[in-house]
Amino acid sequence: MDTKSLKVACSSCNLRELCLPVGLNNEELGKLDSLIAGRRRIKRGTTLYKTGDPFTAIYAIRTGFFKTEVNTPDGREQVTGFQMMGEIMGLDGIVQDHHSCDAIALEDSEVCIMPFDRIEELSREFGTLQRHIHKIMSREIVRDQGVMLLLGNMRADERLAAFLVNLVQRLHARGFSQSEVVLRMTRKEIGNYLGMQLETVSRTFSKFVEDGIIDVNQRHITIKDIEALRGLLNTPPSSHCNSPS
Amino acid sequence: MDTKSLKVACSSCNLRELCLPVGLNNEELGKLDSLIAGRRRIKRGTTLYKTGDPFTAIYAIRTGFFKTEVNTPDGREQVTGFQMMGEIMGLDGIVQDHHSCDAIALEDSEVCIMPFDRIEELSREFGTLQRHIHKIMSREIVRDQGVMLLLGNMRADERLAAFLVNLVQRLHARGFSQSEVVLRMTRKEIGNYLGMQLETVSRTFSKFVEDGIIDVNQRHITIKDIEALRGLLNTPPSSHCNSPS
DNA sequence: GAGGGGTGTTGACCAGCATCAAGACCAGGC
DNA sequence: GCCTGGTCTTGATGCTGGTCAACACCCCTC
Repeated sequence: MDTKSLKVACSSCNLRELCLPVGLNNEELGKLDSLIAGRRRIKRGTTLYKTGDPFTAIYAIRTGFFKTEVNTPDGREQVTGFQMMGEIMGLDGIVQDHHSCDAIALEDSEVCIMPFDRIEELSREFGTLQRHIHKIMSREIVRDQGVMLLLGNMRADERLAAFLVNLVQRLHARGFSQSEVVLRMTRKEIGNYLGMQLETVSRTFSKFVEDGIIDVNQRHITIKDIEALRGLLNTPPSSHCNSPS
Repeated sequence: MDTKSLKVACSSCNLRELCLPVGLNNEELGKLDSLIAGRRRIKRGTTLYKTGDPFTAIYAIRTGFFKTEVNTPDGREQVTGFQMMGEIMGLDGIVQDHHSCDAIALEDSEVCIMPFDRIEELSREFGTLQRHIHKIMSREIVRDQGVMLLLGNMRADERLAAFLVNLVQRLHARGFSQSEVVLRMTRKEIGNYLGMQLETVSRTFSKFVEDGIIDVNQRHITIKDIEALRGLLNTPPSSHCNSPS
């Protein structure tokens, strides 16, 4: 195994500020490089890990796009999130030493493998890394709270608006356009994530087009009025006795 | 401040196996005691922390019962969980150094205050504690996945059944009855958590009573047929072409 | 015991979304 | 070119659960 020889170095990775702590000196950076056990390519449609797989490492996405989903014995599935480059996957596996969801590539992807033993070891050495890992896990918890709010409280159009705004914001933080998105997932996957049927996703997209908020060309979405999308989120569900703020 | 003098010692706490790592020697146990900065009593209806409060510590529930909820600018709220003794609250605050939800006592309660700086410090010293903290955070992530599944995929009766089964199971793990539950929360709070209206909660309870699955007396619930409840969860939503497993 | 507020139950009605169905569109293989 | 399978759109219809409303119940205070 000489995956390491492929110049797997966080210190020279342009995604570093996304997945690793900032403000390290050179010595620390060097040690950090030893945190990556290698990389792995995942072809579109295949899994990085599956429910029940032994947990050994967490993964940072270098390139590509994933979905995570949980499955029930009776065959239901729920997409719990979509992950893009710089984001971390696999934290679900820590508690039971086995993964509790599937991570599936939505396009050909590459991840950095970070063995969790090694992370804990280095965390004991570097408070910065320790705090960073805690923040990553806490961020996931807060993200999940947001999804619960979405699923528990919002109507179909609000959910889809929230989804689009979130997606565009994360892409923009990675240097992509604020107004152009190419969806990596199907309507069915969006619907599953948002707790609605694919037909409702499609209809809601069409409604947004009618309202001049977006343009849709297959999976290519153009955001024409981001404020209108945001407005859908900040408006109370009932429009009577409203207070325009 | 001499809250510590009140014999705040994990080593002699009968909840220890719930909130702290097992298998420590005496020296480690002694150090662990120093992790608790004191206790705090929370009266029913008041908050342990609120959205925006600076994050300084996480909390282990000694006695009592809490709900956590997120709020939106437009006045919506979503209950994200109910917490009982031995469970940990506050992990949401790590990522932004401020809490991102409210923790509200549903009955007079008492928590152990565990300053997070101190936890990180001791975690660097004890791998056991470090791993334990990671597991607690991971458990929360996995729990949230389950709630997403519930909110995104299940019908009203399935949600309520899942809620009851989960509640009874956690209470049983703490030495309470498997069949008797006294709900600490209102129908409205249950409904908010499960993404349904309080009327629907009430109606679904009534349906369960009709079906002989439970008895309801105000907030006192008697589980008469736990298997029927579990059965509601393992049955696919559509009953045609089903495969009884 | 009367009164009042919070909570819970039940009924009637209806809306939002699921479901079913048909067809359009696109990509890939031969 | 044609065919096939997957994806997406749109329409028709119906059901689950939301909404509104009335009332019962409980606990508390006075």
